Amino acid sequence: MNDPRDSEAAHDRPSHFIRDIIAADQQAGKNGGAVVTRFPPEPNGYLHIGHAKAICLDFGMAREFGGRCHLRMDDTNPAKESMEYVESIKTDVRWLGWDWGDHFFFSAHYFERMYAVACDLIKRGKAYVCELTQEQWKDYRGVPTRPGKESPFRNRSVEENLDLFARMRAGEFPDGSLCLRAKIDMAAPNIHLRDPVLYRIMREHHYLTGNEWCIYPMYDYAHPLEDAFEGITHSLCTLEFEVHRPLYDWVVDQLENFPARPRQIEFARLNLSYTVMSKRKLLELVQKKLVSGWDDPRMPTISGLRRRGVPPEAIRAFCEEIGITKYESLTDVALLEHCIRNALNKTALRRMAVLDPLLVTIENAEALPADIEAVNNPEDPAAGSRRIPFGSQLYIERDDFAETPPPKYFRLSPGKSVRIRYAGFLTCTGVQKDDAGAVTGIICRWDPPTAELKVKGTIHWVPAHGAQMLEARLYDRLFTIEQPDSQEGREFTEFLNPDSLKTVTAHAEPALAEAKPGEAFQFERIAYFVADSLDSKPGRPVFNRTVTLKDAWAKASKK
RNA sequence: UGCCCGAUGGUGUAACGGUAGCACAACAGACUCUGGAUCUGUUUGUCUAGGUUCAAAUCCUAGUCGGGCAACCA
Repeated sequence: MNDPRDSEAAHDRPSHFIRDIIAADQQAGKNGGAVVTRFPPEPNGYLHIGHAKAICLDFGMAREFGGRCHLRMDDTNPAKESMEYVESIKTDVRWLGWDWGDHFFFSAHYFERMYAVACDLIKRGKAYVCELTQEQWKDYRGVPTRPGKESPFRNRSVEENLDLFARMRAGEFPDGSLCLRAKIDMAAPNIHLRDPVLYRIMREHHYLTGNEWCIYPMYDYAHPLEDAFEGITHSLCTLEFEVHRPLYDWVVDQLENFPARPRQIEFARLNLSYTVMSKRKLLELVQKKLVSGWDDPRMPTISGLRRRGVPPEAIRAFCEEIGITKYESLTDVALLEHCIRNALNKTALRRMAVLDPLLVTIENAEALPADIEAVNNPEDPAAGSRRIPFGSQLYIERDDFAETPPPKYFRLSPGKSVRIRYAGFLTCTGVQKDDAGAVTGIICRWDPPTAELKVKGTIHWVPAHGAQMLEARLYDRLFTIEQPDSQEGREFTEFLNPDSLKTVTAHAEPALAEAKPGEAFQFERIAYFVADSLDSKPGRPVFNRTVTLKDAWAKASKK
């Protein structure tokens, strides 16, 4: 009951077709009312926000229907997979707030059982060893508009098939020379049913099974078996597997006596504006060093978002918000940003920091308080308060002073007053300039909070003496256009945003020196920031900008 | 052009034969010691054409548009 995900699930929310299907199946008593799902990533890359959608769906449905969700490494292609990815996947799923309990599996641990099923298929005349080369197979397979023709090896005897398959496993044949095919229908309009490959010969070291195997099962064969072995009831996957479903069902139909009859249901993957989502492109960004790594705060990876300061509950809320459909859509990153602000607004401690300083000298320095009290989070009284040292010299944001203010400018300008957060008022009485005429500082009169001057604006500040210097990494969108990877004839890397990272040294209130890595703050009136988990050190804090605050003035002044 | 899937405001979605609703975005206003948050309001939508029905976003047919499928990848 104390789990945040319960309250997330509790609020009124429209359903979606997958929830409807599962509810109906459960009500009808299918599989004894059990609901077992799985999240089956291939450990060949880092998880990203698109995976988060699948993770929240898989684990969310299981949770909602009193079932369980398995985490399974779909590692049937050792050429691309590694333990580094396995570990990152576990870390990310856990960080997102999900728990697979004891149900952590590897496809590779089923290799022996899968092999036995294949032998059984052969014995029943449903699979055969084919010697056609890949080149020849292109011709035999046919094209979508034209049926294929049967392989000359299709009607070998069971004994010969069994012998050949055993020798494939024993390593008697070179890579790619033979394969095991299902015997289904070469005239099927669905290409996936035209005698699909079940096993290929591939001498690759597998990160789990080492060199034990030189034949590996194909996804279309392995996946339904894994689901069946584990008693999965609802096998949720993305739309591109829709045409594979008849084959999935064919494989499942070959089995007997399994705890559940798994059902594959497809939904649309997530597309986010101003980002790329394919593993290949993310890998390219990393390998070409266009970002600092998989966990670069500009990456849509879970590790990138985490380092950026995005809280997991924001990602879960986002995944709930976008819904589940079979329609390929493009979700606006603004929705993600909204979910992030929404989560952080409630939890992030407020602090003050000045990114672009302008020195303020207070002319009536006689009666200044030594420090002032500031609340830590106006949205959360329990967050308490802190004291900030005060003094006769302050820094304010250069933007917060205008020598000739534009219309409706509520901040400081000569002769005008403004409130300074928690600390009374400033009235500008003088402007200091260099020889070139640039403003180098301003002189102000200070009035205590009790003065109750009529002002429309409040600005933030930090004391000039005792300010904590910190590195602020100002992250922005990685790309300049909504769909960087869908531009005809153009590389997505052409649309990288040259301003996606700007690093500045900020003056901050002393309390920020003690920020713990990963701790989130709102720098008032600027943005949410997080202490970088890798580079931030005591006494030398480094902060990543997670997301800016909404800025009505910036919007209005653009017009 | 063979097969499969889909189409609701700018965006993402709901409505399961009976008043097209919600969120984001945008805009306007209120409030505010964050030009944040909060609150109120406004604009904008059922791909097209037929059919079934008292009644269609919803069911049927055709079309249009979009996506997917021809790795020994997943």
